[in-house]
Amino acid sequence: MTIKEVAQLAGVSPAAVSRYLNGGPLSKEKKEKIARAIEETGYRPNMMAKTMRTGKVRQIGIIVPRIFSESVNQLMDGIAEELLEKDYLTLLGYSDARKDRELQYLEMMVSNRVAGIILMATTLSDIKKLSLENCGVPLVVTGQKFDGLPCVYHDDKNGVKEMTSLMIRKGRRRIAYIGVFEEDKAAGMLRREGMQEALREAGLDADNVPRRIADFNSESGYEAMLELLAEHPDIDAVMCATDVIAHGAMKALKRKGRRIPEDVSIAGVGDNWADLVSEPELSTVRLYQRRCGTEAARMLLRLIGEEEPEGTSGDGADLRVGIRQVLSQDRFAEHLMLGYRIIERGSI
Amino acid sequence: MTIKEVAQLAGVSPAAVSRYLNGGPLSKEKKEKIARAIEETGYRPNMMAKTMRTGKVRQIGIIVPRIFSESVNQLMDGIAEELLEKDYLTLLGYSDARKDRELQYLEMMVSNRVAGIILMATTLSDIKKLSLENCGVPLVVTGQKFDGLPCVYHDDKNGVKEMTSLMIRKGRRRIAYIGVFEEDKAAGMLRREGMQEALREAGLDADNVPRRIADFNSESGYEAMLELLAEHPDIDAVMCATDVIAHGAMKALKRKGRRIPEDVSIAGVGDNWADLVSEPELSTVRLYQRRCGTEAARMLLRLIGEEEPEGTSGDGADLRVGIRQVLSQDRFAEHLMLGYRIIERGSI
DNA sequence: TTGTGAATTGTAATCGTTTTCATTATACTT
DNA sequence: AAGTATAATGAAAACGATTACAATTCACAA
Repeated sequence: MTIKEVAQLAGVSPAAVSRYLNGGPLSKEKKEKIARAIEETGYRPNMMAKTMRTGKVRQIGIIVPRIFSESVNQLMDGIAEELLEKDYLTLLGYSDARKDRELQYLEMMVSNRVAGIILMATTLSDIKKLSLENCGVPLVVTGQKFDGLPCVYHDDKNGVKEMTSLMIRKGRRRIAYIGVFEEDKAAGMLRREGMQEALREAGLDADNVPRRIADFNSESGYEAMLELLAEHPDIDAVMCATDVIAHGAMKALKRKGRRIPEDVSIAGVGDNWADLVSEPELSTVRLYQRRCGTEAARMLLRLIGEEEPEGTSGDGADLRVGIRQVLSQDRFAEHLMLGYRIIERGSI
Repeated sequence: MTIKEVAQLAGVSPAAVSRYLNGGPLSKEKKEKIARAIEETGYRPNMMAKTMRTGKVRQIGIIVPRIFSESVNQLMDGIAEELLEKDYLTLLGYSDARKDRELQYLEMMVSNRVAGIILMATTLSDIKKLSLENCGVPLVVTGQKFDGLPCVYHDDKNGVKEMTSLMIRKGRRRIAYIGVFEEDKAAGMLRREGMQEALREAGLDADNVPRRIADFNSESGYEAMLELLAEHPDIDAVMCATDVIAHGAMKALKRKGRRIPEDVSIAGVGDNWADLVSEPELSTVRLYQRRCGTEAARMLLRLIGEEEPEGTSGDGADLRVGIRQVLSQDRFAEHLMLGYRIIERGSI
């Protein structure tokens, strides 16, 4: 069904039908005839053709490292909410944390002429920088700080640092760490550094911390914990880079007869819903993933040129830290770092 | 950057550039000149224009009731995997289980001329049937059985029935049920019916089961359980429509001093990863959401006309039941019902 | 009756590609 | 050397919409 066929059926010109659809001047009788023809044929305008002619797109792209993850979900949820009533459709890419796929999706989306892209970055290869800066479509990075590009991210380092300090204040000294691969700067490197910084400030040895690298799932945390216990049976606290890992580790601790928190304290990052399921409940560094999504979406909308309705910014009160700075590298790139909150529960 | 500009820069015709991109006959020297021009300008072909001209789309739409849900995630993961190497991009819609939004997204996707749509249905309003059958784009429904449309779904009823029977065999008699809203036929009505059928077959009263309706989150399960306990303190088993609800209920049971499984048995549906986090571990009716996704994707691809590589069907061995029937209503509509597996853990 | 202005309407160009078809250049046969 | 087959090339039409512009209609005033 094309506009031409509808026009023919209604006995008018294609232009008239277009005017009917977009609110141009039109006589009553034609309006009725066209309405009838559309009704009859079930015609729906071809968005691609429209976009092509007008240059206006109502589609944005989202690229995430994985789908099966609570934090990713929260982010997507936040983005979706913000883009919802704006009638934007989202093109989803699923990079599996592989940079080739990240790039592949970026290119496909650029080819599809999306209005903008939100990239939940893990590894931030510099390839990206090269191929993105000049591709023309606005891009917002989330989860990682990236100079020269607008981004929304978390205060990963201080969050973990403060949680570790808390455990130290509670008397823990032989602290272990289960992290993730360091190519993921935010979740890998910065969280590890936060942990080490806390140790250093407390005068503990930060360089020889018993630690392991795990994947983003709980089995992996379980394995890592078993290994750590085998090597260092006297561990009295474990800081984990994510809650999911922490739950696996907790399971391993219990299996090896450790009481939590009497023998060993444990904490994670993220504030997963399952934190309330375990016994004891898992202490965690709460991050604002959902907020991260809405903020990234707003930022992108602003970049695209969609005006933002001046209003209250929603759940802003929940933030501990919240700096917003505008860097000027080659062009303005807004940076927003969200805060965190230490959630102390039974596990420490 | 358009093909015309590239052509001009390379000193050839647009047709030549097109041939370069799509592998038509071309002399070496032109190839080189064009390659250089593309390199220099960073030109990327406009997919929309291409689609417009050729009529071939490599985009499919997915509509899910919510993003923040493990089962939805698994499904999307399955779909993504299947569509991955086929170079399909996915347009994501997020209905929030509201049928107006479901419809809105359907229309937007049809307008965007996607090659096909996978709809994870909850409420299956008949509106859908009307507006979908004639819209021309192939549609696969997942999660719900829908006569006349191709769909992939689970054996919700028998799964819950078998789990309930198991609890009865273990000596439980005063069984309660926490379900979800019945407009969701699969998760609401069918699971409830399965529970009742088990009771009936065991000669128990199936009509006056203590029960509550909860939302798809754990707080809601917690509240429901408290209410049930207040009314029926002697409950000795709880069947829950989802694992997340079950975890909330379990928390409430513990808070009220019930030992699990000595005093009360509890089970859910879905096989959530957090089932291993709780103590005791949660028994569950495992569903094959991921498989559901891959099967739906394959089905859609088949409908679209993308040929399927004849090969092993992957994780098929995991299935208990697996019927595949071809209904012929107005057109062929393949139906695939996936099985389930009873996972018995500490909670019963 | 005729001229004027406003309101409607249609024609045709355009967006960025692909592809048909006719044309030109090249190589090969005899 | 001339004719023919084959390969390489470009001009122009199409895909389905929007929109600038010109054309038409109509009411109304002079």
